[in-house]
Amino acid sequence: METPTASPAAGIEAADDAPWLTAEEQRLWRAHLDVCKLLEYQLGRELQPHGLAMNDYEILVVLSEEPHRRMRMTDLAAATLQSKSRLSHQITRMEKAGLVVREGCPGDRRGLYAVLTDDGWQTLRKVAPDHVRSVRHHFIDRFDSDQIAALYEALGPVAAHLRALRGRG
Amino acid sequence: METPTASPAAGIEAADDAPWLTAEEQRLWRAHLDVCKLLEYQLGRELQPHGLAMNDYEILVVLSEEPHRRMRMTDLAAATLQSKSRLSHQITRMEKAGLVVREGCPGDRRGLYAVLTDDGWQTLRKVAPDHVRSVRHHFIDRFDSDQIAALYEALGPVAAHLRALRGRG
DNA sequence: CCGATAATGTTGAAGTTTGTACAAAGAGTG
DNA sequence: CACTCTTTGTACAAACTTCAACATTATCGG
Repeated sequence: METPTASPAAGIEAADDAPWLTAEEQRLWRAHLDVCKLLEYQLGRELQPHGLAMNDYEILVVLSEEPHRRMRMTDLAAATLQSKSRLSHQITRMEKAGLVVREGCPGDRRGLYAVLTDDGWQTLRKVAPDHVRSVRHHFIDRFDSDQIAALYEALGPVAAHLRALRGRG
Repeated sequence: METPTASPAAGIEAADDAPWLTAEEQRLWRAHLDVCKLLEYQLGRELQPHGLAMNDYEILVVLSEEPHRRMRMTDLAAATLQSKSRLSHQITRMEKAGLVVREGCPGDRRGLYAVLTDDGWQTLRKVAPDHVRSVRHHFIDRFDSDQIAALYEALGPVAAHLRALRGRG
């Protein structure tokens, strides 16, 4: 039922500079992997009745928080940690669904904005409360406030480290 | 640079039973999402030179830990949290790559074992130290031992909760 | 101003994942 | 035993992601 991934597996030798994970380390690592996969699965599942996938939802949120509910494709790709190519396809699909539109960019004739449509906004408005309920029920509300602080203190720097790596590569 | 997903976004009302995330809750939630995405990206990237994807690696590990380096398809799908369909495709690819083979199941003529080949075992042997180094460098070694304990105490139950949900649906 | 270089996005093909339907074999029941 | 119900794994088609190539426009140096 667990999800191994960096295991000793009797018969294989670790590198000198990177010993196998201890039992405690390993169970944490596996818990993290499981939570990642399962949470995405579950949240996606609960979003499905609304006809949205996690990717769609994330984009709606990001756009909704921007000044004019719009963002340059490249920035949106960066904000959502996707490749430009993937985002382009994604936006094409969402455009077909009427959630966003592409609009040319005044100052830069190469650029495009992805813009939230009214329909997109209404959809978000309708879906957000349910999604927040999911996030609370399956994640946030399972921690007390000390844990919330401790988790952020631990995970925040990891996220920052990885974000920095991604930039260059 | 962050990855919103359950945000208030001025102008949308929360449900009565599920208020918006507080600032602390939200930054944790976003950190978690970012770590999930970025870590998978980075680990996958560092696995690439070995010609493996995370999925491949995970399957090698799971099989390597089994008594005869084999597991029934259904069990393997459950262990790796994939659909049976997806696993079937995955094993087909890995079989082509020579990492595993399918073997019939003596007691149950419907069943098949996915079996680690010698090549698969050697590959794991070669790749594992590097992967563990990655996991340490980008995740485990960024916490002190108190944090490791605290994180597991927090995440373990969440994983258990989500696993239980998955079973039924 | 021109030419080289870089940035913005898209495209199309190939590869992966998902969802549903299906064939084959076991299990339980009268 | 026959009948139904369940379990196992695959196969196909549709949806999604990745990768590399490309067209277009901006930017920088002489």
